[in-house]
Amino acid sequence: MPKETFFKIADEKRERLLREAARLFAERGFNQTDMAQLASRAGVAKGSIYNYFENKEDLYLYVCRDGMRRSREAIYGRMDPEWDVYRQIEHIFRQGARFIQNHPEYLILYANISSAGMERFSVQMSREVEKYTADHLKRLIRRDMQRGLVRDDVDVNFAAFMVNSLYIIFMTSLVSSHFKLRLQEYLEMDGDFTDASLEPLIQGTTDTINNLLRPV
Amino acid sequence: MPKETFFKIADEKRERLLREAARLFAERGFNQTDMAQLASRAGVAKGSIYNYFENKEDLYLYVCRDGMRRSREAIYGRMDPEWDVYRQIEHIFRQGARFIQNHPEYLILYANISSAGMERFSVQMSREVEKYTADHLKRLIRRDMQRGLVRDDVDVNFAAFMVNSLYIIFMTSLVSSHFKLRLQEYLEMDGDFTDASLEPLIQGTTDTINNLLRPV
DNA sequence: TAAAGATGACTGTCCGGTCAGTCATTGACA
DNA sequence: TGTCAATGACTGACCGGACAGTCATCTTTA
Repeated sequence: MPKETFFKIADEKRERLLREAARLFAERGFNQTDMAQLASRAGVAKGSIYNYFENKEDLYLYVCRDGMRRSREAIYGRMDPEWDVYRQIEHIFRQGARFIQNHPEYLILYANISSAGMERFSVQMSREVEKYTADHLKRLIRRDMQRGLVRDDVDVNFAAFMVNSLYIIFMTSLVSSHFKLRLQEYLEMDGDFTDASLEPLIQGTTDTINNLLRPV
Repeated sequence: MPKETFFKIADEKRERLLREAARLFAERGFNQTDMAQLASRAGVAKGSIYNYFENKEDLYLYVCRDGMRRSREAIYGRMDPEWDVYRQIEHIFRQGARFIQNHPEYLILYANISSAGMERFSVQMSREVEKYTADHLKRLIRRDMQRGLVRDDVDVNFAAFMVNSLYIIFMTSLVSSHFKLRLQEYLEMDGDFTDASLEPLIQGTTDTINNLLRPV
């Protein structure tokens, strides 16, 4: 999607541009991000960006896809497919939280796919973002249901949908001020998230999932 | 929040402005909404809007609050507080879906509170939007746990958080193209939602909640 | 030195907010 | 009942700032 030139420049310059673009797009959203400001933060001239990408929209799409790829690698990377569904879910929650605390910009980019005026992007990205997780989760629940680790009176698709929905809301609560306030309202906590305050949250959520899905 | 004048003009004109503002803000988001276009759709002069509201931001805040109020009335209105938690949840899902199918703009406004660059709005609105539901749901689960209708080995706060999270994702799936695609991915359906295709979705989701929370 | 990359001043467009003036309604008074 | 002044809602041309994308020119590289 970028022009050839983008892959010929110094790695460091390319990384810096991608990093600053992800941060700015996340902070301000697509429309409010100023290409001149991005150029200045990334330490390149505005014109150069247009040597790398056709236009702002192409840059945005590439930055998003790149962010999804990095997130997926960080979160699913070191997971053993033989672990049971509960251990894998806990791993995903924990690795996800850890990664997004360091790179909130990637989750904000994901969240912004569904905001107003972004429909043209969601058509291009939604399926490729969700397909992997959906398939993985459904396969896992089905497998462990056969192994007697998951109640067999729940619908696999609904269960996968529920678990992933909780994951999305949990992750979003780490980065969006609205969902952060909402989480605090429900769980009666305040202040910001630290590594210490995050752990019981992960435990609580995954324990609840475990408790509800495991046969009694 | 509006100026006095706004309440002196003809009811019909006021309603039309609020309706068109909600629709446009929902469709385009705050920043991309053009006041001139809004004025023309609402059948008033641009200058008039500035006789009613201090500025675009005030208008936006009022339109959002008004929308939340209308939604809450439509959804919680005809609910009997004596119903058990499962019946109330089902009622909320069904009334919510019905209302939002007719007025998707209100849910989109809600969803946009958490998109990039809207932090200044979420500080003002998040708590007042979430507080009511959170309190209601927690009280309800606690009450029915005492009555033996809810498993007593789940954490009330986490359970309320889960149920409301599912509700938010469910409702968002009715209006956001990203979440609509995601829902279809998980539940293996396609095409748009009709009243007929919505009903099994409501049943399936609320049944799953019922099944998981009810003592075995 | 030719080709590729870098640059930032410039252009055209868009849009929030203003304001000087218009017009319809109301009510006081003869 | 007719006149006139006061009120305040209504209007849209206009202003100023912001910003995406361009391009003529300069610099680096091979």
